[in-house]
Amino acid sequence: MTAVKTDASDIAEASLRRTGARMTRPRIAVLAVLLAAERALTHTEVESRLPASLGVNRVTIYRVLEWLTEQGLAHKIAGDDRVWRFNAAEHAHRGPHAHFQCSDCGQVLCLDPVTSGPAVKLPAGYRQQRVELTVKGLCADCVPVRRKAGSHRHPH
Amino acid sequence: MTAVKTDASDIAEASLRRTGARMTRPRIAVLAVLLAAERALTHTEVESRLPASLGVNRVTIYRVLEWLTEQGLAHKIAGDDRVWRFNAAEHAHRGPHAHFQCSDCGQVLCLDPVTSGPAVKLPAGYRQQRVELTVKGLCADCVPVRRKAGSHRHPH
DNA sequence: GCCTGATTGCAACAAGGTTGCGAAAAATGC
DNA sequence: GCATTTTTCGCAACCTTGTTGCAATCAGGC
Ligand SMILES: [Mn+2]
Ligand SMILES: [Mn+2]
Ligand SMILES: [Zn+2]
Ligand SMILES: [Zn+2]
Repeated sequence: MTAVKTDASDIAEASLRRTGARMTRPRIAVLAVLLAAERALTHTEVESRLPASLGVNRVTIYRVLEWLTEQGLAHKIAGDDRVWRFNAAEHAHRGPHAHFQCSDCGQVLCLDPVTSGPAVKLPAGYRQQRVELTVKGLCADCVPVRRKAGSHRHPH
Repeated sequence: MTAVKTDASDIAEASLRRTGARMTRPRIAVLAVLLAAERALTHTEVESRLPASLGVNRVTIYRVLEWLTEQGLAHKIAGDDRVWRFNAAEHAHRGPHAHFQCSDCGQVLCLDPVTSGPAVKLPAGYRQQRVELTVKGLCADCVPVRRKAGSHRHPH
């Protein structure tokens, strides 16, 4: 009797209800996709993970992602490939935290909250708001195999 | 008899000669623009600061900027407005250093070399290459004026 | 069930950047 | 200076990511 595939959908619905705003099919579905994801997703990735049966328009996905971000239910990350990536805010990633981006496949991951950013000095008159820390490197899939013939996939 | 406006051009030519590659008008001009700039410039900004008399094509500017970056004569910075900004590498900014981006006007500045990034832990199998540190905030032009009627320009 | 404003779908647009290819311009050797 | 070789440039067309205006639809309150 217990739902099994609605796992993420249920959490999504609950979170949405808490905002007091309208609960719509696209919102639930998009948030569920983000919640089920193990890493930050681009708009295109969200689109392709969305049940095709829903037929959600791509513009709607853009709008929902933006809206989720405003509501604090998601946060978006700018990689250096000029593509936004979105993450559900649930994952305990409320406060400021660092990000990792693979310089080969572009994949983005939230890292653990950073203890203390090194102080940087700004020119006079400038005001600091927050510090973003991004680690660039190779993800497990993109690190070249060492000696054993391995499972090096290239998810471009 | 001493040249006066060629300041940046001369340095540009010298740097280019050192690469051993071809010295072309667009390369000299674009690098001179970067050298004369007080901050990182977008492609469009470079284009508008280039002597119109040269009639350099915008595609060429893209290609030259990319090439300068490969040669180590410039470096490019990804802001969160999905626009590349370029800086001449001369400015003593050889090593790793932090960047500032104004969250209002988008302006990007190179900051001083950072002493020591806080160590972040990556998942198993991930390899770290470098750490990027970006300070977000308001530049002097975008900080709201306090009490004296001031010179608050908005260079959007 | 009906009303009303919030949301969605569609089509058209925009910015930033890339690609293919023939023409023009550097370097090089004479 | 001139021809030769190779790189670079200009142009037009294209692509990706994201935005906007507006009419049609839907969620929530009654
Ligand atoms: Mn994150
Ligand atoms: Mn810099
Ligand atoms: Zn990777
Ligand atoms: Zn500013």
